[in-house]
Amino acid sequence: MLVSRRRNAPQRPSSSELDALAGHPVFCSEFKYRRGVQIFGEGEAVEYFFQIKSGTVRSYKMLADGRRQIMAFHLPGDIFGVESGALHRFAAEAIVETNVWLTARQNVVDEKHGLAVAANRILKLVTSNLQHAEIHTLLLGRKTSIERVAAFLIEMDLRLSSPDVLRLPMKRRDIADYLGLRLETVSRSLSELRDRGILTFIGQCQREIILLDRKKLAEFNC
Amino acid sequence: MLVSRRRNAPQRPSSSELDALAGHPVFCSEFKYRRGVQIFGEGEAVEYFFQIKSGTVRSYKMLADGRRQIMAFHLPGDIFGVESGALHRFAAEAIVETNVWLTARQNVVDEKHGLAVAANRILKLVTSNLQHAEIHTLLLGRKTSIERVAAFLIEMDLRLSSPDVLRLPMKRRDIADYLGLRLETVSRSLSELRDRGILTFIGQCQREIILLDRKKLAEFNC
DNA sequence: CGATCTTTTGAAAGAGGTCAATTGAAGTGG
DNA sequence: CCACTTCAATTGACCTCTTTCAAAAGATCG
Repeated sequence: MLVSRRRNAPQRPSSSELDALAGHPVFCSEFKYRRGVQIFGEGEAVEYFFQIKSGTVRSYKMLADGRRQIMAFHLPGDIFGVESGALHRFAAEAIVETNVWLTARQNVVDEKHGLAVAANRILKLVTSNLQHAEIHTLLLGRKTSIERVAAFLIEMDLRLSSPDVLRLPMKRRDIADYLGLRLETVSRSLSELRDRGILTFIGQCQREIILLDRKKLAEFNC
Repeated sequence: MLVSRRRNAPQRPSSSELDALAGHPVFCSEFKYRRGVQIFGEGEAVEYFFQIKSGTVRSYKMLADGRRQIMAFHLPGDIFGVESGALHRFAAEAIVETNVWLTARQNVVDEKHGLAVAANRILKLVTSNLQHAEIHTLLLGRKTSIERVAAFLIEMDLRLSSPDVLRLPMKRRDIADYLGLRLETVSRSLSELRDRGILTFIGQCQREIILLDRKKLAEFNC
């Protein structure tokens, strides 16, 4: 009797909300990506739309000299890789071993009628991506390091929908590239939140966090 | 014999690309906003869709303590205020005296059929907003101050489509809030670009810029 | 169990922010 | 139209937050 099966437990064995996106049942495959493997690259043609069955994916852009900005983390249940254009505007990689459902783009967007059939549902998806990007723009442009880390924890707490322990699938470097910081700064901010009694680390690795004081944490989320 | 009439000269006297957005001719009004006046606020209901006839608009989000992040500048020809949801996710203000065409939201989105009719065209618009937000995310997360200012000048050079003089309608404070910097830093970066021979100021105010070396400028645009 | 990767922490450096002064432009009212 | 005030932009000096560099401890993986 899990508290929330919303994201983690699909009701149907081998399909998903990709049907809902298309507006009709579509043929889906499943695929497993090992950790660190690229799923698609920036500028590549959009061939498939994905939904995460288990695991985590990062989508990111890179500058020529290697600076990386992670645009979003995709968690179980999330649909990603959906573009209204023909080319991916960023790359996507599995952070941990990740299982996805995928369906060919043309199953969703009718080549003859353009996006007409699914336009409404794709619009909803693109809109929620835009909303996320706008909130993140505010964070990157105007928040301090500790505010960024607090916002990240609150986002993950919400999206991982785990009642007690926050099990972060990504490493400090990923968090840093998401928040526009360096990994040392992320580590220092987490340590400060720990020292202030807002969170604590459990287990052997430092990726399992208990939020002791969500109220105090939320105060950083101006 | 203007070089580009694309943005500045509508072919029809009192309507605009808002027709194209709706997919059929819609009733448009014209309206004038004085400089500094708010056009709509964050969280307000979406009542109208706008196109800029002349002038410039900033859309922005604010934090509780007054920190502001400008998400975008809207220039003549740009459509803004279009949301697929019912509420504005940010505020919009006229930077200078601004004339707009506007049409009621329900002229474009059919209440009965949802967004169905215009979904495809709104999707294009939302997608291009998302693309802009993503590029800006990379800038805010990973670029230095001079790279940000260079990117801003290149964006304005492109969008203002002015062959020689770049007439910036916004002040340093606006540029700063767009680039995630302070106005003094923007000023210093511009001075450095001037000292490097990449640009020069003309006229009495410092908002008229000539780009002397677009190639060198582009080198900052990694 | 040794090698590699991840994270933390300290010390020093640096980029950008803050504060302040100055200059210049623009708007206002007599 | 001009004095006056206010607003905008630049520049300098100093400060702070974040980055950089380095070391060490801890975790993970063959």
